[in-house]
Amino acid sequence: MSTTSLPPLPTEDAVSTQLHRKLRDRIITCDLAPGQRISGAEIASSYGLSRQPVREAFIKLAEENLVSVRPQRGTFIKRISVSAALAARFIRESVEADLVRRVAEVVTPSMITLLTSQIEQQQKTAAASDSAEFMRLDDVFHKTLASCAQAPDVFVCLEGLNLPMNRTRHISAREFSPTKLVSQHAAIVEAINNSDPNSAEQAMRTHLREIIKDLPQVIATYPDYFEHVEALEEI
Amino acid sequence: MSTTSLPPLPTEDAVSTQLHRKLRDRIITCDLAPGQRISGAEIASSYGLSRQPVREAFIKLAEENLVSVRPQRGTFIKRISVSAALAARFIRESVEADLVRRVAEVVTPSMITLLTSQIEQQQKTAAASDSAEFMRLDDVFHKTLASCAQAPDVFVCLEGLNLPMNRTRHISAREFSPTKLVSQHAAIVEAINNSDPNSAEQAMRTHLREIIKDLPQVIATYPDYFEHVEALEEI
DNA sequence: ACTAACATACTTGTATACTAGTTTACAAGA
DNA sequence: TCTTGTAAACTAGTATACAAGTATGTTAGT
Repeated sequence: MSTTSLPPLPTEDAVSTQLHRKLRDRIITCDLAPGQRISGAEIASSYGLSRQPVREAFIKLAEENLVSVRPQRGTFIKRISVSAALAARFIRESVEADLVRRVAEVVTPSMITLLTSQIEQQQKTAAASDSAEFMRLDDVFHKTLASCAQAPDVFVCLEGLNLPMNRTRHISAREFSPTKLVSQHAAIVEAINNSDPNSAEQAMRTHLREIIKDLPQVIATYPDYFEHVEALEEI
Repeated sequence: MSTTSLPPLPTEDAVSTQLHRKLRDRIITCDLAPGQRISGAEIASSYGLSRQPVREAFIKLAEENLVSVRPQRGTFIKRISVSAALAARFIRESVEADLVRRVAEVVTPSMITLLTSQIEQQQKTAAASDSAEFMRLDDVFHKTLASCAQAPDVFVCLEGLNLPMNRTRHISAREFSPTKLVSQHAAIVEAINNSDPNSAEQAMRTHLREIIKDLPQVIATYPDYFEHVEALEEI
């Protein structure tokens, strides 16, 4: 067998990798604000590192379109691209519509049990207004659907694309209650339970279009977190 | 207006960025073979650079899943992940099915003129067996469809995902004639011209499933270019 | 002949020094 | 007051040196 089947060695990731993850989280949660300038030297000293690993973390962030490093100018947190967020949403709608059709065609009782219990958890979390935890549960839900469609890799592939969408979700989570989303999830599961691909697809598309409805208000509230706000008309 | 509307300054990219592009091309075209080990120091000296920009290019390639750098071991060209290629194909099918439906709904004569002329070019290139040029024209065709659907960003977003697929396409281009693909393109355009979304969608799905048919033979011919060949059964 | 220990030549990761360019502040002059 | 020139303090890009770990070839011992 390949080495991947062996127990994981106690290797710790390189500090540049660890730093990359930390900074990414801070950007996605808008702890580091879009447009803000970040100094490599400053971060290096605050984390007790040299400039080199910080620089490498910046390169990775730039590759993910989360920062833009401008030679001899500085490194800046990228503003959220509305068009990229909308494109990612469009892709998710197309893909998950197909996925959920599949699920409705191959559904088993154990899937319904799992999905239903997840929705119950979502209800509790929504009632408790724990937005960060709700986002996690939301991701789990959609990932579970992909697994039920026997295409778990598809969701993994999309994770990189979701970055701009997730940044807006983090902002919008402070503004909107997720209760509506939970009931939309329930509608999807019900259609699946009825083995009704058409209804399931429609429920999923409706669900993923919800994001568009919230977006204008989010942009209006935090206009300088977004770039090319004129693209708003495309919606 | 913002600075982006000004003509681009004659700034040359950093050498690490240039090197990244060159190496990526060499990997995608399998000039650098999957599984092969590449020495940072060797590449540095052959390109007349220090190790640092080479290292940064490696980091970017690793971020694209094209190489894996293993500390104290070396840096290796990643074998093509069959599951990632299949996932990317699935995503493309879902997304482009939706896109082409849209196009069929909003089609104008000028779109048909453009698409038809592109297909003529494809026929010529296919007849000339210029596989690299055909791949370029194929990309242009699909990108044009996205533009006609008024969603050009969607295609841009998918470019990163297509890397594993494109690597297999480069290999398979040596084995298979693209004539069948051209006729499939023609079928798509005809359905669009008839303003028939259902037929257009079906023609697109058929077209993008063609890749799956070729894949087993490609893997059988170059088995050590791929990883986890057992996933082949998933097809 | 075979095994085990060791020395050497690699590898990547990190730290530091230096180059070139930009921004900023400020002072000199109109 | 406004403009302009300049110097200093930043920035990122690159080169180099070193640290730590791995692979490999050689040698000593059995």
